[in-house]
Amino acid sequence: MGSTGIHAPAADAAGAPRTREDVVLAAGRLFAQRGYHGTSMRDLGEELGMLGSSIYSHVAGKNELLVEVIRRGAEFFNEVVATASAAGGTAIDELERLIRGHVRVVVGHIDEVRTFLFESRFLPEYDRLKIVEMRDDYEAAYRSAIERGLGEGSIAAGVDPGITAIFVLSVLNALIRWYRPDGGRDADDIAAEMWAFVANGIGAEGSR
Amino acid sequence: MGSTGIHAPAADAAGAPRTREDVVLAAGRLFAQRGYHGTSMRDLGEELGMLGSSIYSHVAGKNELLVEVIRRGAEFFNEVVATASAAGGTAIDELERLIRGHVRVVVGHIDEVRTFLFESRFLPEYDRLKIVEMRDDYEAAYRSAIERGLGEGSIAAGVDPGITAIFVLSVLNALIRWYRPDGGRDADDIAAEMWAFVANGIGAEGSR
DNA sequence: CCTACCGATCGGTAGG
DNA sequence: CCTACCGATCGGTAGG
Repeated sequence: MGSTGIHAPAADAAGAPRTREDVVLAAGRLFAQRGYHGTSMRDLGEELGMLGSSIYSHVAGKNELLVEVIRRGAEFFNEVVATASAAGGTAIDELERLIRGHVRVVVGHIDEVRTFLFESRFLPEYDRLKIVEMRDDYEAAYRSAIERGLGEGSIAAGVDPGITAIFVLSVLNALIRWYRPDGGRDADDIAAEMWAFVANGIGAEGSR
Repeated sequence: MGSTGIHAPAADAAGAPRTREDVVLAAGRLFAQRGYHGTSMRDLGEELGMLGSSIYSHVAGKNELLVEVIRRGAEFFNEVVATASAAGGTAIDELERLIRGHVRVVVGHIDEVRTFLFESRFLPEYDRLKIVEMRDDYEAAYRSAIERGLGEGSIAAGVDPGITAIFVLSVLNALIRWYRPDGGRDADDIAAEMWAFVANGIGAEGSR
């Protein structure tokens, strides 16, 4: 078989050894599909073509993998907020950018997002609290964009920014429940449909 | 200690032995909090004040508990659809009733609903498929109410019933993520706030 | 990355 | 519902 002998390290079809990156990506896939507690290190090894015990040469433990996968998910969302806020424009423009960015993250990094949304409760306390904070900040970005729109008059008076931010994020987050990569809609199509619904929900000017 | 001797069965503070009902309710609590794979039969025994092995005198296995908890969650939602559809009235009335009923189920049976929404993927294949069907029917109830509203002219022309049903259910289902029993809002308050958002989203007549 | 393990815990059973 | 177990699997380690 292999030219390096019986004890050659397992490797992928191209012969390259696995990296920490491979391990984290595979962990994201399995955590998203089977859940953190439903995935064993041996399962993960099988996914990578190696033994479960071999994974420990890439990471310190199973927990570290959960932290790393979720940290990546959180980072994608943080980047969206940073970009959308820095771009300027009206509150309505900002909201549209936030939504489009969010949908792109879900569509482009579904495993990390699924793990982020479903498995964060199994994080060690310290990391779990950081994620809770991050979610609060994320929600606050939506709330403050809505408040700005209220000030501009581009969002209907009487809209409650707090609860409305929650509702908008509800629509966005539920995407992981129904999105299918083969569904024929791309990220920006989905974002446009969501925006049509949300714009009416907040009485955005010119929405109907 | 107990008057029935050293080998008296464990019982609650009132001295009553546990029933199958107690076991299923406790399982719902733990599955909702720690997840199905994060809950051991010994954990569940501790919650009930008995040994893990004693649970097998009430149920055949851990899996049966998952099926039973989720079956109950599904039943609550099915009852809402049956009641809301049978009550007559306009499509708008029906939608309002569906939403109010849904929120009441989440608020009143949060453990079963959480388990239903987060742990269904761990169900045995047969039961999992039944739940998928049930969800499709549930979504169809929203879709057909929206279609009826379109026909009545009480919902804005141009609204897509399929995607809109998904968005409305997104707002409803996300309630399990943010609802806190001590939050000062009761079920009907929450339902009214959701309806205000959704009614605008679908351009319900008189919504703004 | 593999071999060869470890102690702990898992779902579950027999018998009372 | 408890006692006393069972085989299987878990996360993880030492050493190469």
